[in-house]
Amino acid sequence: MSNYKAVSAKADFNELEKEIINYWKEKNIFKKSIENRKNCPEFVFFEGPPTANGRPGVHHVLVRTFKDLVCRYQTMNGKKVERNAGWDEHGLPVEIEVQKTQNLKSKEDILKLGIAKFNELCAASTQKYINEWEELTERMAYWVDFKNAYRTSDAKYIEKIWSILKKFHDNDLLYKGYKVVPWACDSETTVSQAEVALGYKDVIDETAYVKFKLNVENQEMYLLAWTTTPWTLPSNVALAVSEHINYVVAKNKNSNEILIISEKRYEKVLNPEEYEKLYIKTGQELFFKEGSNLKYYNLFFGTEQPIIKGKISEDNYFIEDCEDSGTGVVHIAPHFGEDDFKTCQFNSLEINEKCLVSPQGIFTEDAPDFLKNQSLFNENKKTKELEFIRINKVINNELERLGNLLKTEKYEHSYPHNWRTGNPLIYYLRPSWYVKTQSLRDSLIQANSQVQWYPEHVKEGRFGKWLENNVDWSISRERFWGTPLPIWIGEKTGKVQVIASIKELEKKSNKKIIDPHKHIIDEISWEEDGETFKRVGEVLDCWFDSGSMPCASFNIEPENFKVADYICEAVDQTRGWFYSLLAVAVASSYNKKETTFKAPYKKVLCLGHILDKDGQKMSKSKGNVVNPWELFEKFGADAVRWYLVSTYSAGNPIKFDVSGILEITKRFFLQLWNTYSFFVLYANLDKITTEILENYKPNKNIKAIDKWILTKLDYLIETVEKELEAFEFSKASLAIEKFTDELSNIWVRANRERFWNTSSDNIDYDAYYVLNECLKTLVSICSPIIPMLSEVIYLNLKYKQEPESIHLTDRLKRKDYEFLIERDSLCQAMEKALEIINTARNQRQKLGIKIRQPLKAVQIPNKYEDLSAFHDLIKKELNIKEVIYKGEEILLDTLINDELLAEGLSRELIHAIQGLRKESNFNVADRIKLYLFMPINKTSELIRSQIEHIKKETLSLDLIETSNINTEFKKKIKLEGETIEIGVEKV
RNA sequence: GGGCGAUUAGCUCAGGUGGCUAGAGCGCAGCUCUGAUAAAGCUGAGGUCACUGGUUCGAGUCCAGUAUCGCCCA
Repeated sequence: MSNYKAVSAKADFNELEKEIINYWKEKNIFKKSIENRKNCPEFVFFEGPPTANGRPGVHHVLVRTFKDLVCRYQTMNGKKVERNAGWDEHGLPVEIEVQKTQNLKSKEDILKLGIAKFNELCAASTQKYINEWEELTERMAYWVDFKNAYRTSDAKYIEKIWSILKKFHDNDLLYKGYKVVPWACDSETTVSQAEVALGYKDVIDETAYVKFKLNVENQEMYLLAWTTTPWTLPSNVALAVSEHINYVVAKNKNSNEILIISEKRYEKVLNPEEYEKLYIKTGQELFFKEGSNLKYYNLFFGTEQPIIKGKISEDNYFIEDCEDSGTGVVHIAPHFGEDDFKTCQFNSLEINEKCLVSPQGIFTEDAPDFLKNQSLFNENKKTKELEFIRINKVINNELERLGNLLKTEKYEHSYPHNWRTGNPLIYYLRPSWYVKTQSLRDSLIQANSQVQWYPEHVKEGRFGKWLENNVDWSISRERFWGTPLPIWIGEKTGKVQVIASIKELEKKSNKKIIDPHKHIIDEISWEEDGETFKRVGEVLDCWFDSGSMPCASFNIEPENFKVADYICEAVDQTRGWFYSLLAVAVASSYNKKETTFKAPYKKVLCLGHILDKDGQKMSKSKGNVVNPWELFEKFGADAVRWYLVSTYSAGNPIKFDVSGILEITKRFFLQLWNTYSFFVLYANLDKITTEILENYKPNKNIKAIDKWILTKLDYLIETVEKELEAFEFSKASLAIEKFTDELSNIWVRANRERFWNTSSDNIDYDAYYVLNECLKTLVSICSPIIPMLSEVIYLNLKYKQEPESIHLTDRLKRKDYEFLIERDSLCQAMEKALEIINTARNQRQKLGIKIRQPLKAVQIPNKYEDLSAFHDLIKKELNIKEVIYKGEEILLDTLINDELLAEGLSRELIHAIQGLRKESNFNVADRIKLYLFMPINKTSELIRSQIEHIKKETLSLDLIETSNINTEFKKKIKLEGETIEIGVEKV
């Protein structure tokens, strides 16, 4: 009976892995790996919740590999590592998915369907792909607890977010403001930035040069502005200019009209035959001189309006003095432009709540009479798409009539359109709720200063810069499927109440609430102090949902949020989850007293994105998307994991090349596997058991080469620990590969014969001990990276009382062999020995003397000191009898006498017989009958002198010399020019 | 338009605080070997370290600028 389970030389990694996954499931290993560490220090990990609205791809395998490996590593280091899965269920991506499947073109369509029904569909939609995610996660061996997954749409989760918002409100961090957003009038909805980018079209608009009359007495003086959107002119509230540009003041030669325009544009816009320059002044002198009260009159209402600096912050002028377009004077309509709005804010201009254009794109009752109830759009007869041409004409005509139009001009430019309908978007001021993150900037930066980022430059670079330029966080969305803002407003006084829990809401409203989503909550109102409180309509930015998980997913109070020891996502999360986590946490612990802040994470690993092998983005349309399942079936998931880890390059994109995985398989996996199967094969033949090895103490005078490989193993343990701690993943994996190569290619190769014993009383236990140690340690070290293959090997090699899974063990530590004191000199000596072997082999090759031909001696220079510990190795590898210290260089004694020739010939013959055994599919231990036919001459005589040796080496019990070999397996070989025929037969 | 990062052999990547005659693996070519496993060994070819300037006795490494790619922001 054999102790070890027989191992197939050909490994089907896909099958092996699937078996292990089932084994884990049956034995509940993941759960045990945490329970095992019940009273151990915790290592906190947060799973960033994916939005499950699509199939998972290789980029998810990437991130999940690095999440998993660190968690497994820490578990083996004695930490308790709880890992709950999470799902980001709210948000626009989900709504869009549902809109697509239900063919809902606009908000109106959604309202027709009903928010309740729509939300139900959204909730169902996120479930659709969760199964696929779970399958992939399980197959790639990412251990994460799905049963206790947190879901951002859970009532409990939502409630916790409410308590966070309540806290913000109490600490005066929440306010209602305005935001200019890309707006689709046709579907009455905001359009996300990504969608805006999809819909740019080149259009030709009729632009206008407009004269704004200044309040200068007795002079007909005008500021000249240029606009591509004349329809925004009725909403004009200010003109912006630059302090730094030069302006020309020019007079019409035929009238009293005086115009002001930037110097660079003067000649391009005004006809020099018509106008004459009066003088040139800077914007500062002209508009912002002390005591100046320069204003202008609104075009349609006649009110006096201010001239302001075209800045959105102290150092950000957006007015460019270019020669291509404009006039150096910018018309400001804060309801229809982000810069316009911000400029007004910077210049402390109040913004009129009333907008002249409705969300549907219709001029309101407040608009000038000639525009009332007119639409912004007319339909293009050819394309059936909307455009601004008609309304711009209407306005330009009116300006002409009023004498404020200098001229119009056709202008081709790229303008955003609704990518679904093709109709133009407008930029539109909408109310929005904000968190005052800008005022928390220093606190955010301070909290970030304690975070360890990988790669390091993200801290001060990408993320640090993002924090420095941080503005208030607009957290509301005018959508349906999300965490409803828990804000109720008094109808009369505008008093704001933020509700912290469902219970509180039930108490206020006297209604039972089970699902706190929009379609339910919107109906909740109550009377208090003589007025009705109604909820604001908006839902929450879903980044706020996921950013709240350090408290919401653990159901703890906002200020007590959990701090992760480690999180890992791709770099794009700097402005996503990494930011929302930090912002929510810092704002949660903010109160008037607090002066120091902590981030909800200590170490962040930022991974680059996966590109295809040519560095192109993977996309369906390019057809270069890699399907992880195909890879798993072909190579196994561990090979993919190892590939990703070994090509890891801090923060940089990974060019994903499938042939790289094949290379991994060849270079590392097969080498490891075959070393392992070699061990099992011979251990079983020699009746070696785990009990024997567990209790075996190696010989004090253990061979030098054994000391050497154990020393290398010692270095390896040290290196891998150091590199993994430093998140130098590729360095760790390369060190492991290097060791495996040395183990297989040097140690096993040089020690093969020690495993081949012809009787049970000369078993080399040291050899088994060493190989067993190396393999067990190797898989222990590898197991965080390739958890399945490691497990396969572990389970076969494990000692009786060792745990039922490698993932329930402690990582193997360095052993205290005495010889490790001199580990450096040992390795140096081995290197010298290898150098000698290489050089001498090279000589053999050049001289055409095969390795199989024994030679008398090799000369080694005296300066190589005493390599006596490695003489055996050198002799064996070079097939020589003696090592001599002499002379200055490495030199082989190439004289071959009859004795050496006989040995050489016998080795050739043995080699041929062994080959035949293998071709015949004999087992290595099978005893055989050997048939031989040789002509009678010197060669055969020499061979005959070695016959006993030949029989022994080939496990031949009988040797029959005959000219008539008729065994099933036979072949002819040539030795020294003579043809020899051999045949083998199992006994 | 702004920010961050990358650019080193055909490919994938190493190259703390400047000392390099620039490395590894794969691939390629030649030879050897085949009881070494989707093999192994030896030898070799391959690089103005993206480009242009600068600092320095000395730059792949530091500084400035340019180009290309990626990500983020506007």
